[in-house]
Amino acid sequence: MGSITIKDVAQAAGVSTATVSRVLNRNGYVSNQVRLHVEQVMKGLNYQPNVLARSLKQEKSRTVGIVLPDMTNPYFMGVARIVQQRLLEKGYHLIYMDSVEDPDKELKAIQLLQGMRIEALILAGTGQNAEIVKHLIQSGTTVVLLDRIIEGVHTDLVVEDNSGAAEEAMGYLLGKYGSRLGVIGGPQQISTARERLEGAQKAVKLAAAQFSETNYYAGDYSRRSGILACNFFMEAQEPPEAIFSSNNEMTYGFYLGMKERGMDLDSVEVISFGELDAAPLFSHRLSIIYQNPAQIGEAVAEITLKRLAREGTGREKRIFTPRLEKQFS
Amino acid sequence: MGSITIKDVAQAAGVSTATVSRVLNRNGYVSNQVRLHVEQVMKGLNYQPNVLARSLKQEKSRTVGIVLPDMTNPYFMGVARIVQQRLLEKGYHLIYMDSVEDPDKELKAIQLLQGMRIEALILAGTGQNAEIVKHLIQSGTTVVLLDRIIEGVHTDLVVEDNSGAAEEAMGYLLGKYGSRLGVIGGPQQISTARERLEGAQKAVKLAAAQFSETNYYAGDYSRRSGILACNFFMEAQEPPEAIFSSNNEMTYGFYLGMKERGMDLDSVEVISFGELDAAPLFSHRLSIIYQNPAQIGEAVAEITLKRLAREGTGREKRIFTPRLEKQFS
DNA sequence: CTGTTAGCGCTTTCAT
DNA sequence: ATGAAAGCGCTAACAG
Repeated sequence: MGSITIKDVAQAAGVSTATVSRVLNRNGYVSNQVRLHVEQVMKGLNYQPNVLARSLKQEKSRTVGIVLPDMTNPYFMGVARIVQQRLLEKGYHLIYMDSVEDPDKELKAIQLLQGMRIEALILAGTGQNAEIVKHLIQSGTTVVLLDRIIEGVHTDLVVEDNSGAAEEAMGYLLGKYGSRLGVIGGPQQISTARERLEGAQKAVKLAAAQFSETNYYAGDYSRRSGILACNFFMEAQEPPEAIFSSNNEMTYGFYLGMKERGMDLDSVEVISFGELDAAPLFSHRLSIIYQNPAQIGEAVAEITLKRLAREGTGREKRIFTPRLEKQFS
Repeated sequence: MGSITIKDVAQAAGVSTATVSRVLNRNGYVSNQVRLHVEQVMKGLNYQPNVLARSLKQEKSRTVGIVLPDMTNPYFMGVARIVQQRLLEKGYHLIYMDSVEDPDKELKAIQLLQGMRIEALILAGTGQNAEIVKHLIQSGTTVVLLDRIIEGVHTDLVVEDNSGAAEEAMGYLLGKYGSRLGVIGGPQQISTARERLEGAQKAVKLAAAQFSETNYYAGDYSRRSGILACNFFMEAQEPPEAIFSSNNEMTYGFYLGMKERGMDLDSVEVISFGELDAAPLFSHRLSIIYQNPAQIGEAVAEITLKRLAREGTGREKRIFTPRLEKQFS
């Protein structure tokens, strides 16, 4: 790599590397004349400071890592996009890693980031890697948990009121359909899935409804499991008239399932936790619990930057309330 | 950052840093006994080598940058996800940047990556930053252009036969509807938009159809412009009976527009260049030109790794053929 | 105001 | 087979 260095600039400008460094970082004293000249030279040589060397020297990388379970999910990318913007404004870089919901890959990703000496980790985790995360925190790295809690890890948090929103949605459905409805749950290692199920159960209890195994399908947040859920419910003695789905991918899968079975997409009322991009186009009976990724991204960025600036004062827990928008009443 | 270093390991193991480095990189000679012991100590201390220092020393970062115009677009993320996997397998990190289709942000992103001393750049560009890209190539950085060509930049390429697929689609529509159709074009700075329009025009010429300004709407690849296109066409004297849309976002916008106007979504036949996730669910008259992001990602990764391994032999140009799948005939 | 110098963590000759 | 030492590009005392 014939990259051009601070030395080249110094030589070309006829000054010392220290001076170049000073104009680069606009600290220390340097005469206006020299500054201008050096800046000229830097432009001319198309000089880009080597951030590796700088980070090494300063013992801070000005880099933040974010590990997401699914980078093709617009919800997570919506969050990440805002975070990146905000961090960039403050001179931090954001490194994305995709765990694909796989704890092993997640561990690898975190270790990688650790090696890159990230100053902060933003994690929407699988819930299975508490150990290394605790290690990270202990070693002084800022950790912000996003969307999902990890058992035993105590740190800053930006989450949603999953239970509350689920309860509201289920309450509504129960009032309308009694026990003639189905719930599609997510993987119980993931905190959001647990909480959404809890909320649903609370509503059931409150309504004193009769619920059995036939009312529940244990999915895994994947599209495929949404299709399977559809088959499960539709092949039952008395198929449900309404569905509560714990996440957007499963909702989509459920509709695909209906399509495959040749059903009218409006034959079942559905409430989905999490947005489906095209929702308004294909069903009049699909309601959405909106999560507002942009708002969450702002909160994550704000907390992360605050911590990085050492303005921390105890751990922070930010809980957002998703908004159920009923499509049908 | 109280990070633990090679020195700590050396001390704890009672050997020199050189020895630790040797076991780390499994090169040079080191007795099995010592190796095992050192490995023990590393585990015990939870040592993670500082990649910054390593990169600095070796003058290679083992890092690849990718700049995408829209990270919430599943097409690009589908490509990126594969690329990341393949690179990771070979020990390279992938740094994502989002230009949000903004040339200025794109420039900033590229400069940032340059500062990080990336060894390769994968770029789906706005088409406006030829200068810096040429600079990068000259300085020895591998550059692979993805999806979009940049005028004046000669390097490896992974693209699609935009013109051909557009021509096929338009040929089909023209045969069915003659001039009673509308074309939604993209921003003409972007090569894919130009090529798709070219293909469409070729088909028009071939069919000797009468086309005027009322048959064309100049969009910008955004959802919003799809809505505007819908308004434009539907308020015309004789609204078109079919639409060719140059990208997925605009297609989606067009449907949103129809919805807003209270139209039946099946009242117009549509062909969309690029996949709409939920397409099968909401229309029987929407056909898709599929782009196969996974396949493209594999190609990008393969070429990038080949170049990185200096197995290059002239520039490579890989053209994929998108597949038009007709929904209706 | 500017230059000299030490050293960040690591790899890599060169000795031994 | 192992250690000592130089140096990657940069910043930050410390001198002057």
